[in-house]
This record gives sequence, C-alpha cells and structure tokens, in this order.
Amino acid sequence: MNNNMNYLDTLNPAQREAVTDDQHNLLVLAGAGSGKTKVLTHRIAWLIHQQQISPYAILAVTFTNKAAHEMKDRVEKLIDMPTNGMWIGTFHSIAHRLLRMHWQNANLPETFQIIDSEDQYRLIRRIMKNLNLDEAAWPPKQAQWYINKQKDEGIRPKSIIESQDLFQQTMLKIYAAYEKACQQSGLVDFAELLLRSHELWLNNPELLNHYAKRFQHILVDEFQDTNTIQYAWLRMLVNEKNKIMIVGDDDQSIYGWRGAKIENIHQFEKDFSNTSTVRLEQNYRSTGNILQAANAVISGNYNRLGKNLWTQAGKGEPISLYAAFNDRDEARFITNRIITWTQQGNKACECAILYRSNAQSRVLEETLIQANLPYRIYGGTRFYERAEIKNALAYLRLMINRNDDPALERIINLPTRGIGNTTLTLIRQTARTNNFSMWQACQHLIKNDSLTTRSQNNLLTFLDLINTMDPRSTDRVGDDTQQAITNELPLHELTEHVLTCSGLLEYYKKDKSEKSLNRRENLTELINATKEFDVEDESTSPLTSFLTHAALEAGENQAESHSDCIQLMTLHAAKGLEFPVVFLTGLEEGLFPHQMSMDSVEKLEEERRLCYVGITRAKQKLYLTYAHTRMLHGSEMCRQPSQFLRAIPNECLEEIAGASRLSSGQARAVPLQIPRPISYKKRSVITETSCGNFKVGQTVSHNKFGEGIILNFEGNARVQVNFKKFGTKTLDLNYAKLS
DNA sequence: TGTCCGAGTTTTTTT
DNA sequence: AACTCGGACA
Repeated sequence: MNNNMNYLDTLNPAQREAVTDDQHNLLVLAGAGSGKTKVLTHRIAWLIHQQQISPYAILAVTFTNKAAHEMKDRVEKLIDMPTNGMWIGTFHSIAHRLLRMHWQNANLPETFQIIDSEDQYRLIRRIMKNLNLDEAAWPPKQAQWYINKQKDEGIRPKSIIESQDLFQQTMLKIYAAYEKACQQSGLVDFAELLLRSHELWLNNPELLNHYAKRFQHILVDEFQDTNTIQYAWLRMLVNEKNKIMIVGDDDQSIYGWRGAKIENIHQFEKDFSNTSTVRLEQNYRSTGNILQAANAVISGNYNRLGKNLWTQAGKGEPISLYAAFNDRDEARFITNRIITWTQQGNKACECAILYRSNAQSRVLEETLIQANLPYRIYGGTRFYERAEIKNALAYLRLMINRNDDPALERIINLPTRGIGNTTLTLIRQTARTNNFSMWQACQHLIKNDSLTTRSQNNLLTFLDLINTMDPRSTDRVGDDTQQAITNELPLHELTEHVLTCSGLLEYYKKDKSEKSLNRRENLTELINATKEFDVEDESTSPLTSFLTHAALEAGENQAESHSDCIQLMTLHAAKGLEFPVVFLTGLEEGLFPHQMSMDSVEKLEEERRLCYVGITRAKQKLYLTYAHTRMLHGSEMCRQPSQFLRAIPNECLEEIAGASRLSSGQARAVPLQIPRPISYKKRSVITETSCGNFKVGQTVSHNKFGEGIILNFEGNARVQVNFKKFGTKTLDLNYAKLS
C-alpha cells in the first residue's frame, strides 16, 4: 500500500516507461518472459495509486480465464484491496456482462443463455436436417466453421450478398436459419457474445458514450490474439479522452484458426492516435540456450515486427533431444527423467509435459500412472463439458427458459420416458411449421390431441416434471413470462432437487459399470460446485450466474489441487505459463507441425510460433522428444522428425542416446520387438530419414533375415535395420533386397 | 419404443 | 481407439 515507489524500482527502464506513460496510447511489444503481466498489473496499480484513477474507471481485458484470474490476483496484491467490481476479465465475459446489463438494447430476452461449441454443433446439425441437407455432402463442422468465421468478421446473414456459388448459398441458408433459431430460443454462442456487444454500442451511441467516458484507461493483454470484431469493439471505445495500452507479441500469435488477426497489432499505430511503442526484449525467464533455440526457430517466419530477446543469464544446460522408438518409449523416457529430477530433491510440479494435441496425453498418462507419479492435466474434456454434466445443466436451463430447444432435445428422453423418435419428429415438425419452440409445440400437440394416448401421457409426464421441478411454479403449465427465477431455493438444493426428480441420478445408478460410477461422482461434484459457487454478479439470479460460469469457464477437468503434480497440457494451454523443466513432445512432421497446417505458409508459420511458445515456457531445462513410430488413429504410424528441430543450432543441443533405457527397467512392458539400443552419433536421423522408397521406422522384409525395422540410413546407400530374429545389421541398399 | 450390434468415420489448437 | 449412426430385433 505504501510501497508505491518501491514497486516501480523493480522495473527495468523499458518496463517503467510502459507503466508510467500518461501521454500516449501505448503499444507494448513484449517478448516471451519479458515481464508482460508485470507491466500490466503494475500499470493498474500505478494508475490507482499515483494517478488517483478510480478502479472503476479501468477496463482490463485478457484472452483466457487463466490470464484474467492471474491478473486479478496480482493486482489485488499490489493495490492491497479486492478487485471486486473492477472490470477485469476476458473479452467474452465482459461482453456477456454488457449483454446482461443491457439485454433490452441488445434485443435479447432477459433469460438468454450461452451455448458452447458442442451445443452449437448439435443445433446446426438439427437445422441442417430440417433443411434436408445431406450430412455427407455438407459436413456440419464446416457449416459451424463458416458461421463462426462470419461472426468473427462481424458479418450477419443479411449483409451477405447472394452468390451463384452453391457452397456460399448453402452456407448462407444454414447461417440464416441458425441465427433465427438462436434468436427464437434466446441462445447466444461465443462469437455472438462479441458480435452482439459490438452491435450494442453501434446501435446505442448513448451507451457507448457512457462507457467511453467511464473507462479512462483500457488495457489489453495478448493483443496479437484479437479478432476483427474485438478490434472494432476496442476502437469504438477509445476516443480522444481516454487511453489504451495494448500488450502483445506477434511471435506468440497462435489463434489464427479462431479468427485472430496478427495484423491488428500492426494496424494499431495507424488506427489509434498519438501512439507510442515500447519494446520489452530482456527475458527474465529462460537460459541462453533455450532463448537461442527459440530465436532460431522463430526466425524462420517472415513479416515479423522484429525483436530480439536477450538474457543476462548464462547459457545454462544444453537442450536435450531424445529420439524415441515409439510413443511409449517417449513417455517412459520422460517419466524416468522426472523421477531423476524429483530424486534430486526437486518438485514434480516444476515439470510440464507439453503436446500439440490432446490425444497425445493418453500414453503419457498411462505411463505416469504405472510409475505412480501424480499428474494434473489441463484441457481435454473439461468438467462442464462432460455429457452427464451437460445433461444436468440442460434441466437447469429449462428451468429458466422453456424455449431452450437444444436443452430440451438433450433430455426429453433422458432418462428414457417413452418419448421416442416418432413423437420427437412430430414435435420438431410442429415447432417448425408454427414457428414454435419445441416446448410450445409439445403443448400444442397435447391440446389438439394429436398423439396416441400412450405418447400423450408420456409427454405430459415430461412437461409436468419440468414444471413441478421449477421452484417458481405452482401449477403454471408453460407460460412464457420470462421473469427471473426467484431465489427461494439455494442453488445447490435446487440442483440436488433437479437431479433427483429428473431421475438422472437414478439413471446413472442403474448401470454398475466403472464409467457410470464415474458419472455419478461427477454429478455429486456438480452439487458441490453449486455449493461453493459464489455469485460474483448480484444483478442476475444465482442460477443464471452459475450457468454462465459453466459455459464461459468450462472448468478444469480435475478438481483444483495445489499438490505437487506433474503438469500436462497442450501447447495452446501453456501460453502465459512457465516451468523450470519442460518436455516438448511429439516433434514429428504431421503432428507438430500438424498435418492440417502443412498446406499453407500462413498455417505453418502459426505452428512455428506455437513451437516458439513451447520452447520459451522453459526456465532451466528443455527436453525435445519425438518418436519413430506412434499409435495414431488406432494404428501404428511411422514418423519423421519435425522440421522445427532442424532449425535449432547444434551448439545448444545435446542428443541423448535413443532407446538405451528401453532394455533397462521395464523390459516386460514392451517385449521382444524392441530393437537393441540405438545410438545415434551425430544428428544423422534428422538429416536423413529416408532413402529411395524406404523410411526410418518402416517395417521391411529381407529374404535371409526376415522382418525388421529400419533404424537409420548411413550415407546414401547403406541402411541400418533391426531384425526381429537377427538384431541390427547394416546393409547396402544396392545389394540387399529389401521389401 | 427401446436396445443392441456392427459398420463406418474420424481426429488441432479454445472462448 | 472412440465415436456416431442406422438397422434389426425384442
């Protein structure tokens, strides 16, 4: 509190310049580990303490929930008071807040709900079925992608010009139908949150004016990840009176696939007046070797704003490269290294294992479990994305809004209550022809006696069930007064009540399988979550608040634990974090860089940036690993080392003899097929992985030695093969007949 | 209507 | 390997 001056002393000159500039709109180019968050948090503290700016006049926007939480925590410590009521949050949560407050101006029902991408996908599929579009010809994923893309660019169906192109026509048709369905059901997807709040300001200048006046200082983190609509939103908010500071690193832009535009960072100086640029280039995180490797990798990209990270730290340990025999071997290598690390008195939580795609975590997990090492995995299917949780949430959603069709679809026959396909189809049809929600369609069908007695009874039971579960209701059958739910019943009691009455709990109890048990535990966990949930936003009902939390934060997939765990996550999830020891795994062509990103320079450059992000997570020690063969999509695939490895200078690398530890320790796990220890002298594997039609890792057959696996090429005609029965032989391709 | 089975398909990254 | 979908059958 009274260390106002002290905290400025901890900044270097560039950082201090960024923190204390009160004249300009600021662009802070902050390299990895250069104290980006420090600058942001210190600036907030400086504004409040030194400039007497009210905390309520500050808007701080981040990209991920993790970053938002961290910023809140650190600001709280610096200014020594709670940040409640301060506008610090992700773009999405802030957009949501605006929409809740001004739902009328945004043309939304008060009870509008957020749908996640899975809900969105289901809804799109439903709509496409209604439009009689063949799923094989028109993948729903593609339509989903198209819709989000348009929204990210701020484009509504009505502003799309009719085209001759069948693809465009079809997509437009789906988009328009989807938009209508969302509006009718009061549903808002992620992209819609941003687009709507942009339009909110566009259509209500007095509102915009209010916020532009209120927010004297706007701070934006990870600016390189903003998309068109977010950029436009910020531009509207900033005028001659208030100031914006953006912090970003064009080399860490890894969300292009989600509509992020690196160009925004270039555009800033042109679109905003009176700007000044500060570069943070001193890295406080990593060793010289790690930084050198990172710089080398990223230098393969064109069109960079350019900066050069440097450090006062020494070179440190060399980076270790390990060529594994297969994915299991890779996992085992990592496990062994971590065991060594902890045996030296270090903590397991100081180690992070990073991978390109979530699917890679499985083998790693299995190996860690075998070795009895505790781990924590970020990402993957998160808590609120689990099927059983979403089923439960669907009931809760119906409590608030009966017209939530996706929610109704989800649980109308779960647990099964005799409402089968025939009835369901009829409901959908009725809804469509009359412009009803499905709930309304159900009522309509019953009123008109359009069903068989059996179906009618079953349907009635369902409607009654929902109505009686609703704590607001006495006997109302489906009225549409969308008043906010009353707070009579505490959230957790309501949840428990719903889980029991709906029969959902019972449904998962019937099945005695391991999976069902797990689902039941998750449901119990959901009740706990509602118990512990504190409502941040008093203006809405606890239930609405909780559902928002579930949609926007999605939760971790394992309970928060501060225990000493190895950290597993994707490279994307690792952004913004740092660890003493980092294992960067699966450095193979097609995996990292990913196959999907290898067809264009832009995408490949994004992969390279992702690699840069991965490398710069490491503080002390970096391991790079790849495997010669790997289980992919259910079958063993041969792999080639990633091109990114080639970019790393030899001088900061040390190659660890591959597979030598295969034979020791866990011999039983992988039996006879294991080749004898492979020792690579130089980095021959990387430069030569194929020769003629043969590739490293390929299974070949020799008329005398039988079957074997190609380990290596020497020169341009000699091949090293590990035969199942005869061990490793070096053969001359010109003589030996391999097939 | 509900359930079971087999065939076929599919896989990046996240708010 | 994991999921979805459609069809056959109870």
